[in-house]
Amino acid sequence: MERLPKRQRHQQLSRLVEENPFMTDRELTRLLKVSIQTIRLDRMELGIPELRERLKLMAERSYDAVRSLPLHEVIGDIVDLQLDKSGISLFEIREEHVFSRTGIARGHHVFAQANSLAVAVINDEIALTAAADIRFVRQVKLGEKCIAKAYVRSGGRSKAKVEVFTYVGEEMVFQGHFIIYRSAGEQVIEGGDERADRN
Amino acid sequence: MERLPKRQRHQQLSRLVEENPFMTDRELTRLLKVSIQTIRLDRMELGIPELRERLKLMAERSYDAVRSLPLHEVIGDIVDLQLDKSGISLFEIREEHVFSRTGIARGHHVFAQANSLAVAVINDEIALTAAADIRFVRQVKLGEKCIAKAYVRSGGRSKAKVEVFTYVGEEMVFQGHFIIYRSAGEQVIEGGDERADRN
DNA sequence: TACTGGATTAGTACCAGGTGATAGTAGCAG
DNA sequence: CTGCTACTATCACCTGGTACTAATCCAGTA
Repeated sequence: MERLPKRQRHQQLSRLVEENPFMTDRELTRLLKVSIQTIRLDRMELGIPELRERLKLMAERSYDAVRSLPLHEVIGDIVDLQLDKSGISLFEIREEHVFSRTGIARGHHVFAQANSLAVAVINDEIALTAAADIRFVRQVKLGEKCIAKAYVRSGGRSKAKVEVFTYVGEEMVFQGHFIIYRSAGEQVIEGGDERADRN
Repeated sequence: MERLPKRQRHQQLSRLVEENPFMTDRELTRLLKVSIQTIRLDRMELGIPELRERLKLMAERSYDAVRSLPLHEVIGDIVDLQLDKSGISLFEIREEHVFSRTGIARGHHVFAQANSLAVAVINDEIALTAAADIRFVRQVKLGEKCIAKAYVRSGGRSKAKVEVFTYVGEEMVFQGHFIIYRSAGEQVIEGGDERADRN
């Protein structure tokens, strides 16, 4: 008896289901050339739920994702905000923010937190990022909690300078100088990001 | 006979299913106090598919989203790449990238495209953004296609300077100067974003 | 009054895509 | 020969439906 085929089949089965979670057991029998019972035993051993459960799980995950999307409007949770003065936001680096191979956060997420905060701290209907000068001081890794602090340095009528420093614990990981256009300055010609609601 | 209840029931049914797509017909009978046949006739009339079809649809949508996530590793499609010299990427502004109220792209998406490209153009195992100086020249709106062009300006052993210009048609919408750390320079101490695979 | 017709309910047959249990077969090892 | 693992087969049953037929209620109307 070939001992290998079983493990190989298990690997293949896992791979197939991962690649295409919409496959029924019957379709798998055709691909793996074993009986439907074997497929089911294999799924048991591997802890792979039945088609409907898989679809339900996916649906639930995407449903949760959709429901938590409002958080996406402002990246990070704003915990303190003194309009036109300063603000603080928290942002935890999760799976979806890191480069999977190394667990290092992708730069634009760190930037996004700072950018969102810089825009939020400006007391205007519409605020847009015009320019930024940023520095990634050190890597941020999976699971680390980023604390961004923003300070409004000068507030002209049409533009404001905002400095943002992001820390993990005591350590500074990012710093940025943002120039934010505000709607008070009549037409807004330039921009990248808008004001988000404060709630 | 109460004519209203039917229309009311249809409205309620639509609302209930929209709010919680995971409800079975049986659960709906309890809430709407009608027989299961009525629920099914109502679903027919309203064109609401059965539970499993709803879940399958949701799963498919989220699966498509997940499958386009590898694109998430590099934001934008890289259409041309000359390592250590230049690169071009395309990125279309879609619903999920804009501020819903105004249809203006959120800055960090435009930044992310440029950042991804700046990192991709560097010919190294690991490349991380160390610093950036960026300017949002004008707003980018829903549906616009951003063409980012990156040029490597100077390539020291441990860092490289990359300039990125993003256009919509002929018009420049973004420009950025990036300093990218490369792994050749021994330990990588700083960083924001990693190299993504080129495929 | 009886008749018509929409809304509702009831019941049946059938389906996909399974679970769970039980039994049987093939092939080799001790 | 016995025991073990791997695999297959079969059957009953489950959920959440579809598709169809038939009965019932109840109102308006000829």
